[in-house]
Formats: sequence, structure tokens, C-alpha cells
Amino acid sequence: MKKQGEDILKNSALSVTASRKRILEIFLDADNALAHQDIETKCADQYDRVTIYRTLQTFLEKGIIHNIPSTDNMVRYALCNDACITTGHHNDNHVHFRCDACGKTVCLDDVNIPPVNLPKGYTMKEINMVVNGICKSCK
Amino acid sequence: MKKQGEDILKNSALSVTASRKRILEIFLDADNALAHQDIETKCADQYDRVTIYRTLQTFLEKGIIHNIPSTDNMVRYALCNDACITTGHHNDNHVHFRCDACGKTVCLDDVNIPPVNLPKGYTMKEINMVVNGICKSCK
DNA sequence: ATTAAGAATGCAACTTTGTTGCAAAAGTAT
DNA sequence: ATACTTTTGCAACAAAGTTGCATTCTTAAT
Repeated sequence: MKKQGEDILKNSALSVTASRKRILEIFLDADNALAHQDIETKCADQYDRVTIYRTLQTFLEKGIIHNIPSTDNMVRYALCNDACITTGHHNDNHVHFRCDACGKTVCLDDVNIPPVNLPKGYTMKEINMVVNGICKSCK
Repeated sequence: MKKQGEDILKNSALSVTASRKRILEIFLDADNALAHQDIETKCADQYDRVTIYRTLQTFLEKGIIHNIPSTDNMVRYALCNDACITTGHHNDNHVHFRCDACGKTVCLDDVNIPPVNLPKGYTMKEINMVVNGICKSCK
């Protein structure tokens, strides 16, 4: 299990570096989505701010993580599920939940986004759904 | 029609000031959602950046505008529809659409967000749906 | 209409967040 | 082990957002 992060990097054809392994580890350990800031507080002493920005960008492009929109100017990131990473096919069709009590944002992997009918002339490429309220841990 | 902005302010128990009227006017004229930056470029010569921040904050709190989440760290704002403002009751249950071609974000007022079943233990308070793709004007 | 009280604005200073170019260091493949 | 490529850290900068306070504008009551 120690090698999990390294494997993800190799599968994505990325070179294996200490900072990438560490940031992946942070995601693997987390039970919720992380903002840039969260990651920075966990390892800014070890790695430069700029490196974190670039690493998140790289992970996004490779489909290792996906981002979750927000209304607070704090885009959050979460690991894509295994199928996503191994197949290369993206299926981030799940709902995200933000708890107003604990502030955590999580992926509800089992809750699919319901289909929507757009008006004539609109073409859908991606869809994002974020629900907030109280999570099961807080209530 | 000239008084529309002023009426909105009065209905929300806000004092009528030049900057608030101007910012409301910008929203009334716009056919898409606006980021802070958009507003700034339209009136930063007339009003201070700080005033714009505070005005948007106030409008949000009063329910005059609502915000639209994004993954690009550019929260956008749009006027709530009339019913929203007059009844004080929020019903921003519509889908938002972001066009990848023209970059505009719009409210699809006629497209309701479909219901979602959350797992046991989760309570929903708000829900947000953002679709992106190509809008009817661009294709 | 005038005025007093309260609210909003502008300014200045500051903090945080994000970006870019470049030299040094580390990783990869031979 | 070496040459080549990629990544990192640093520095400098640009942009975004925040706060306190003095001044100005609104409002409501006289």
C-alpha cells in the first residue's frame, strides 16, 4: 500500500518526485475535498507554494483529481475514483456535498447527477452539482 | 422604468445611493452573470473597488442577487428574479449554464434543478447546478 | 426646509492569492 | 555513469480581497 501514490503517478506518465508523492498522500489520507490552502498548510514548510500550484494543475490535467466549484472563491480538489484513473475515462458524474456545520466538502460517489433537459440550442459538455446542508457526521 | 433600481433598493430597506443604483443598473442591463471584475471594469473609475465589494455583499445578504459557483475562482452574480425579490422567498432553483465558447454564464430560469436523493443522514438546504457546453448563440 | 443620527463611501495600508522567468536540482532513459 | 529532460525553488511581481477610520451622503424627525 505504501506505493499507491507512486503507482498513480506512473500510470499517468508523470515522473515520480517527492512533492507529488506527498501531495497525493495528503489526498489519499483526506476524507474530504481540499483547497489549495489546505494543502499548503499541510506541507508549505516542505514544498514551495508555486510547486503546489503547479502540481495541482498537473494532476487536474492528468485526471488524477477533479475540482469542485464553490461560491467562496475556494476551489476544492478531490481524487478521482480508481476507475477514473485507470481507464482514463472520466466519470465524475457524482454529486458533491458541502456541510454547513463542519465545512467539509465530500464526493457522494453513489449519488449520480440526475439528467436535465436543456432548452433548444444548448449543448451539454459537463455538469456539476453541489448540495449543501448538514452531513451525516454533524447531525 | 428609470426607477427600477431605486425600487429594488427601497423594497430591500436599503438606502438609495449612487453606487448602488449604478451597480443595479449594470445588472439590469446585463444578459449574463457578472463577476466582481466585470463590474469593476464598468465603473471602477466612478466608484471605489472596496465599495463594489461591499455593495455585492449587501445585495447578496438582501437576496437581491445570488451567486453562481465556479471552478475558476471567479464567483459570478446575477439578479434574482422578481418573485424572489418581492416575496423575500428564495427560489433560485434554476440551472446555470456556462458557455465554453463565449464564456458567458446565464440563468436558465425555466430549467428547474431535478430532485436528488441524498444518502441517509444528509439534510439538504441549498442546491446548485452548473452545466457547461455551448449556448444557443454560439452554435 | 433644517438638522441630527446613522449609514455608506473613499482612502490608505495591508494580507492573501496567484503568476512568470530563470537558474539549480532531481528524475529518466540509455 | 552520463546526457537529456522535467521539475523545483526563488524572486519578483500582479491581482484580489480585507480592515479601520475620517469624510460624505441618506434618512427621518422636527
